[in-house]
Amino acid sequence: MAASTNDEQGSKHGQGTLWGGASASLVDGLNDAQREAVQVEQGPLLILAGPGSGKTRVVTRRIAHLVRECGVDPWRIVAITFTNKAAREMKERVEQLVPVQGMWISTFHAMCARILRRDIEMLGVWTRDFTIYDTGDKNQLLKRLIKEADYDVTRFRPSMVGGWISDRKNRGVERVEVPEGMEIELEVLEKVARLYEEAMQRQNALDFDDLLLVTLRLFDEHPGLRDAYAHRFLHVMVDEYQDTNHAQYLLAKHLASAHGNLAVCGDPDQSIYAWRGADIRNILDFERDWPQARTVRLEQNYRSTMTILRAAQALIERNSSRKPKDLWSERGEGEPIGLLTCADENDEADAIAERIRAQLRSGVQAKDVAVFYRVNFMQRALESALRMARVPYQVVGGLEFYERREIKDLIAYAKLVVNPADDVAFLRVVNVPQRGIGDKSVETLAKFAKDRRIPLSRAIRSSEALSLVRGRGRGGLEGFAALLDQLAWLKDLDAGVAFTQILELINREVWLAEMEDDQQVDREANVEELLTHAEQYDLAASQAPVDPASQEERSRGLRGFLQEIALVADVDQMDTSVEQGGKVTLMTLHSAKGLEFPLVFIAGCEEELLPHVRALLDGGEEAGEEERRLFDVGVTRAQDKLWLTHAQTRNHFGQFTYREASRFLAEIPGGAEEEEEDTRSSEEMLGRFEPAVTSLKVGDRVQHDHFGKGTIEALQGAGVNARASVRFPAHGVKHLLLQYAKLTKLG
DNA sequence: GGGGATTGATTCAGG
DNA sequence: ATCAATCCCC
Repeated sequence: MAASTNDEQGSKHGQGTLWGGASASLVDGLNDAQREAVQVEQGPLLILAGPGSGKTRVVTRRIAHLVRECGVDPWRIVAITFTNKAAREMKERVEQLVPVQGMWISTFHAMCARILRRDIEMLGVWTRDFTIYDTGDKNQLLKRLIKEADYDVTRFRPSMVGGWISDRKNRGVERVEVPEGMEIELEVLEKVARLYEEAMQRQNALDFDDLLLVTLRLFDEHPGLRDAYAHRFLHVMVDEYQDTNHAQYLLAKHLASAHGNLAVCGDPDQSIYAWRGADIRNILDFERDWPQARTVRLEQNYRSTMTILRAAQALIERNSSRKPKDLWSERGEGEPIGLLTCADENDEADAIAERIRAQLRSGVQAKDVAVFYRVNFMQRALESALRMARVPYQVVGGLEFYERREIKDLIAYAKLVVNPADDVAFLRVVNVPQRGIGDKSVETLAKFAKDRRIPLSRAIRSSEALSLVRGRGRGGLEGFAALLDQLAWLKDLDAGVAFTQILELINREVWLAEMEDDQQVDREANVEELLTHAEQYDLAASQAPVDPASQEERSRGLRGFLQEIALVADVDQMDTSVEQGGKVTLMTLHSAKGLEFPLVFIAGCEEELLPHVRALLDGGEEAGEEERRLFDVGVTRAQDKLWLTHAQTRNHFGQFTYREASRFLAEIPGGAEEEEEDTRSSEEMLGRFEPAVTSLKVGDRVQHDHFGKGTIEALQGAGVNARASVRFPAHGVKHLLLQYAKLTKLG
């Protein structure tokens, strides 16, 4: 397969030299629609951008055009992206076009965090030192609250309660029903939610949803401040608008309220976040909300071959309630879409690894290859197959750096330095390293703090509280209080220095030695990596420009560092280094949005996985369409060649299950080109195989352990691949691998 | 309070 | 299958 044959349109770095050319124009090489989107300066603008239509190119040139041709000061432009990575890329690309700094290009969450760091104290509830809680922190707190309220944590699971709370906040409605299947009374949820909000305020903490909602509250209660931002920013741009939720919709509206210069772009067919409150109506109703809106459609695809594009179109057209669009490409037919039917998840992973290895041998670069999957657990099998095949890879998502125990401990200490009211952080490290403070001592202290509604770090300084604690716990608590006093001094230091001091104060060697296990070396390395991260952050922060409007420097020091890492998403850590061809990328379909690769594999194209059974169960028809959009997003990431794979059996939850091919495979026009699964890999692994039972023929009656009696409708393949389609009266047609399905022939 | 055994949830996607 | 939380005894 040839490397990407895209012209400059499709290439991410294609226009880097533009600024240098004296006669170069920002609309050179653009098609009519793209040029219009770049040049419309005033008023609301809706850019409907199909996959691969050069959307990023249009947005970056539009910003450059505003600065260079319309004389807009860069700091009066705000552009909002979906991930931090997208923000970073956009910033780099704009700076290649116009070498200026000071534009606000970030995610909604990062933008809100920045506004709140400056102005949150106007609300009189939180201080600028507020902590941002991630989902794990939130669950820890909820668990404690649920227990304290005397509910059973096994029945009222923190993650479920947390999900409900988040849902209620995101949808912006007062009353949110208890989802079906959640056996909780509404009153309990509401009570825990109230306790949660109170605790968050006491602990000077905000969760991800709060970042948006508290900013809205700030704008509502202080219209003057809202207007200050609305006047400061002359141009507001929002990317991936189809995935904005209600709060984000309102924020964009506020920011554009003074002038209506709101440019949004997106593609309703790529809306894949309804489950977390994204409202597709935001984009569908844009023209109604802003009657003077101009609409530009980008329909020429510069990314994919016609074969891939046609498949994507045929798929997505099955969805009702969509704006029709007409995508086309000048790229040729290209290669057919490949289909692989595999015996099980390991076979699937091996087959993928083997094809990738063959491509790498013929000159394809690893960075040009990606493997997508619907659910994270599929990562494991793929990873081990790639490792065996010696294919370099990187995983986006999964257990990430900041999830590791030693890193979480250090972050908790840092959070305590900045915000001593953070009880979640306090509880994490109060006995790390061990100070002889057990559950009993903590419980006594927590009760004391709860009765007086004070943070644990205040309670620990009360001699009255300490006198209630018996035994060695008391000495331990005194020691921890003394440590907190020393930590408090680190608050305004650079992040790198602060972490070095923390390590010294907690006695790094003792602390690491306690986590005695086989990962000792990794932990050391992780600590070093965190220190390096922190130092790099300090360096970057010291060079950041002063904001012309507020005359304020960007957040820095330990506080700034904590904010930054609280907001990083998994995709942000993607290694984009290209030296030696880089690495193959593994990621979920959700993470794949906005990216493109010459060679793409989508694994696990099976019913109940893609579409996912849970999506269909809780979301019905609507969610079924979202699953199809998700699959479509995966398909349209591919530039040159697409492989779809599915397994006939899968070990799921330690349970052996038979799988059926995804309905989406049948929706591809002309079908994908089926490649008989190459059995070499399995034979190499398992040794020579004797052919499985082959005495069966079409029409035979057979008995199956699980499905009962059935009739064979078709037979195909041989050896380990021999499989039969069997119709069972109670289960319909099942496609069984004879190697696994112990079929008994009935007289 | 600590360590080993047991139990129970987890696995839909993420800022 | 795997991991975390919980239980139980020292």
